[in-house]
Amino acid sequence: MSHQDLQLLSHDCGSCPIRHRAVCARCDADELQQLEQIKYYRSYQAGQTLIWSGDRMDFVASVVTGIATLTQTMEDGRRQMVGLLLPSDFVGRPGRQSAAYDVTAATDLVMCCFRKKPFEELMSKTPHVAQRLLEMTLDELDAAREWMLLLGRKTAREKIASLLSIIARRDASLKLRATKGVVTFDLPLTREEMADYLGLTLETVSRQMSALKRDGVIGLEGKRHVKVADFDRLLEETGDDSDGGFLN
Amino acid sequence: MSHQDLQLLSHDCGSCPIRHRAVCARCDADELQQLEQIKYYRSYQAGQTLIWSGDRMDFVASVVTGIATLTQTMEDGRRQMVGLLLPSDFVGRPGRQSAAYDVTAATDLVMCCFRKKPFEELMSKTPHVAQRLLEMTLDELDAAREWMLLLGRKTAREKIASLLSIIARRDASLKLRATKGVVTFDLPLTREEMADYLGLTLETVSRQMSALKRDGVIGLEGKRHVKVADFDRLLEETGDDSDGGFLN
DNA sequence: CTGTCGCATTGACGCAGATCAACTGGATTG
DNA sequence: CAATCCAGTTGATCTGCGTCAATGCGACAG
Repeated sequence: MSHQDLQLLSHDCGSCPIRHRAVCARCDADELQQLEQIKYYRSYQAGQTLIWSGDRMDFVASVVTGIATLTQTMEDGRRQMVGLLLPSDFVGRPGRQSAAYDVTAATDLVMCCFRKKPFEELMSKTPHVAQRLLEMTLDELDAAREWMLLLGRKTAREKIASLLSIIARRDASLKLRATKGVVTFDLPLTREEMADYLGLTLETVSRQMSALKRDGVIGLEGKRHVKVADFDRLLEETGDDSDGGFLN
Repeated sequence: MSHQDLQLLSHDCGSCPIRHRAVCARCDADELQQLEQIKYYRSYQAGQTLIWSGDRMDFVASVVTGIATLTQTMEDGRRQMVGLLLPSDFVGRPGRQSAAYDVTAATDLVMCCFRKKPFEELMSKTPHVAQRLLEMTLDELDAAREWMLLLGRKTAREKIASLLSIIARRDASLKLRATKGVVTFDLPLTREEMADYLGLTLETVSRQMSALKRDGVIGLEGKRHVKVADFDRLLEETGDDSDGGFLN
């Protein structure tokens, strides 16, 4: 997962704007041409597991539309989400044989895949792709470390508020600027998936959602549609430093 | 943090073997020559904070000897360790202006630093360095995700056992092979640092250490010296899949 | 309209780990 | 050889979240 401005997504440079931004924002025409030749699209249904941990991987890919999750499972069934992939995010690891995590479609999903072997060859010939990938991986590492703070030290309420603000930010960042802190969005995750993200049980997630609603921090219409009347108020509940420079 | 075989450390290729492995295991003579010109060493005392979150960073670096930690702190003082840097690990992020975390010396520490500007130039000219860095960053991301499972889903006892096995692996992996599962090592962290690593309090760490000792899983001589008579037994306590292919 | 299926909510209760506090033991200092 | 300090240990108590179980509610089928 990366903290990148969604506005960039509108920068269309071909039939698959997202893919280009993801792997070769700085690529020249020749490099784009080569990528064009090794790509193909795949689509999946919500709930489907595309890749099992340990699977041999012969491609890398980038999310075009929809949301996917990375999860790890212990022998006794305890599960922890370790990645949330939104459009433009990258999946797969050049130089690795097999997948390290289960990848599951949380919503209907379209991926743009690249055959791994030629992709790796392209990478070793041009510094652009490797550099872009490094940048994206560093973004993911930052997100993972923020996530570790959440898992290790935040209360259930703070965890929920943090997750809501993360989703609001990525899902509705444009709207957010335009509306001075009023945002509405649909949760792309079930309560159970939220629990796996946050290291909680689904019951605790449900209770804290109700509590935030009761306290007027969020509004709920149906189970999934969330309305945040005052985004700053939500941020106060996350336990993070005030607004982290997002709105300023 | 990376899961790399410590044996490689003994591969000496110059005055600073670790540095070479860290950033340019595949570099040619010319590239090495350039690295040589932009490097300098710095040493720090145990307990010293080398870098504060938000500091402007004009170098990247690699740990030569000693141990450093990356930590995040919330306004009210809650702290979470998000990185543990052992010899050969890399610090700093090409392309970023400022540090995202506090970096603190857990033991006396020697770092090999590279001035950032010329390092970035070298990176953009040669694919080797960027690729090597990508590989290391992917290793760190894997470690971070393993760590997330630990923080989100493991019990206190499993957390302690996991940390001990991680340290034993990196600190004593050579000995481990030679001695069929019997290892002794010194903890490089205080109980409080262990707690910050594991998302626990120092009291809980202490209690669980005592419990593992009482149950014969580990032996303790003094506060810091740990003896593991049966490494497989320790691994069973971690909650992970049996041995994760380490000894096989 | 009624049954049922999958998510979500809510309540009652228990426990792992946090909190608060007293104590130990080794190292350092005057 | 006290006096102090600091890391660690251990005990008593509290509490936030997990566990187990019942109930609600919209969607969809017959």
